[in-house]
Amino acid sequence: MSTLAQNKADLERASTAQKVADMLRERVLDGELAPGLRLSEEAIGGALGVSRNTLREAFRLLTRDRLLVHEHSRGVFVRRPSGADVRDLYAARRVIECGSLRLWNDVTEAQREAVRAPVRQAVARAEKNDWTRAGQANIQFHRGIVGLASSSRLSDESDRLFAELMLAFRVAAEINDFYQTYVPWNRRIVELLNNGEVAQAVDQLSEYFDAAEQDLVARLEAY
Amino acid sequence: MSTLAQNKADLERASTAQKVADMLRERVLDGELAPGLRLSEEAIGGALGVSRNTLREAFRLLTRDRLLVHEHSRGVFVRRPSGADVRDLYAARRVIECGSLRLWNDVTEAQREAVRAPVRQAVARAEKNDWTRAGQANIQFHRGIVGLASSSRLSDESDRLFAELMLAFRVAAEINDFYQTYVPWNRRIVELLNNGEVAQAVDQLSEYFDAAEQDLVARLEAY
DNA sequence: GATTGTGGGATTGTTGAACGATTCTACGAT
DNA sequence: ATCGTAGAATCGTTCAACAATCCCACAATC
Repeated sequence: MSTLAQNKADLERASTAQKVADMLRERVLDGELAPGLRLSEEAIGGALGVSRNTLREAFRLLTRDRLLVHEHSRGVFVRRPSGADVRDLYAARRVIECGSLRLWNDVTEAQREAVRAPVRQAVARAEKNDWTRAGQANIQFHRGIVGLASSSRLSDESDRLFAELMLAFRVAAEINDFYQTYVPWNRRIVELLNNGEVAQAVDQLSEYFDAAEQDLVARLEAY
Repeated sequence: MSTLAQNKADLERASTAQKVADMLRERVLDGELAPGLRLSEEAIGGALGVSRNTLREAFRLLTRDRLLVHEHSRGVFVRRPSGADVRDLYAARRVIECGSLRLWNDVTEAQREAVRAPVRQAVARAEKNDWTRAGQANIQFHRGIVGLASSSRLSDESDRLFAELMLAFRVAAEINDFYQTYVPWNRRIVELLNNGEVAQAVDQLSEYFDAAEQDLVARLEAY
């Protein structure tokens, strides 16, 4: 059964535009294509061996995810989040994640475990100074929180918010010490949840957002 | 000053693909293009006098807004929300709108008025049996609620959710008596807010969502 | 009779070239 | 130093073509 689902996923993996978009998404997220960079249709299309029209379709897909911005007759650029963007981003996360977390007592055990497990991982990885993977686990933690709401639309939008935030980290440089500060925070949130103190966990999460937003905005606006 | 902003908006109104997308969006939302309908590239492109490539770009834009669904090598179709979609939709709205409403005491007076005013309008229009426009005011009420969060990303995503919900109404037929039921509900929510009983207003809103979801899902799954 | 091939026809996916429109750049005029 | 302008580069859009894929009807098989 599970193999069937696997095959289906493979089959649907068609569309050159989609594949090109996936490739570019990776390059953008790991910083190979820096924020602010202009993506020339001719240059990239030539390098990847796809036609301009197909490439433009790929650009549209990434524009939808807010990784690229399109300026008319000027081309597409890798998004470069501003301080205002970050504030907007955290305002959205505050509502979505705090609201989702409040549902803690109404969801399945599997959903709750999807919040706890990433924190255990993050702690373990942090102890090994593996900050890159600790950061990934941190994102899984927040994905787990949004998952409590049981809405794929909300989860998808959150993924876009996370990706955009990654870009902001990139601009602000130093991703590592960023996560370093907040891993223990997440741990405390899970502890509160396990003790049934949901409201307090929500407060903690909210404070986490306050601190993270302030920190990131400050770095961004310092140029 | 305001004319400058106006001019800028006009200037940015370029891109044929964008204009085509806007035109199609209208047709979809007012039901002229019924949910489930397949949109032939050749037929529509010919009728609108744009090339296939440009039309495909417009399709991508509407796919992003979830008004159309794209099936590989099969074409694009007007989205036809299922019962599961509606549940997903309301799960997202519950989190977003209840979370936003909780911010009532922390926002500007202008933001609060953007919640109150549409309800007054809806009541007035309902008294004149103008259900179409009462429904529009109802949407403004919910847009106002999301606006309390001060996040354009959240507001944009909510607009997409609203548009998708309009399609669901279309499938379930009968939009009018739908709004008819819930106008008084909104009025009560605003009353509670004005009395400073924010928590109770949030509860009311949540119950509204329960009822609306149940009603809509029932109609959809009855085919 | 229901299921399983097997065509042909229609539609989408992708490419390549072309040309007007817009933006950018660099040079020169005031 | 500011402004204006010509030319180059790039984008926006169209068109035509062909391969890949899907759909439908018809025949073959059990």
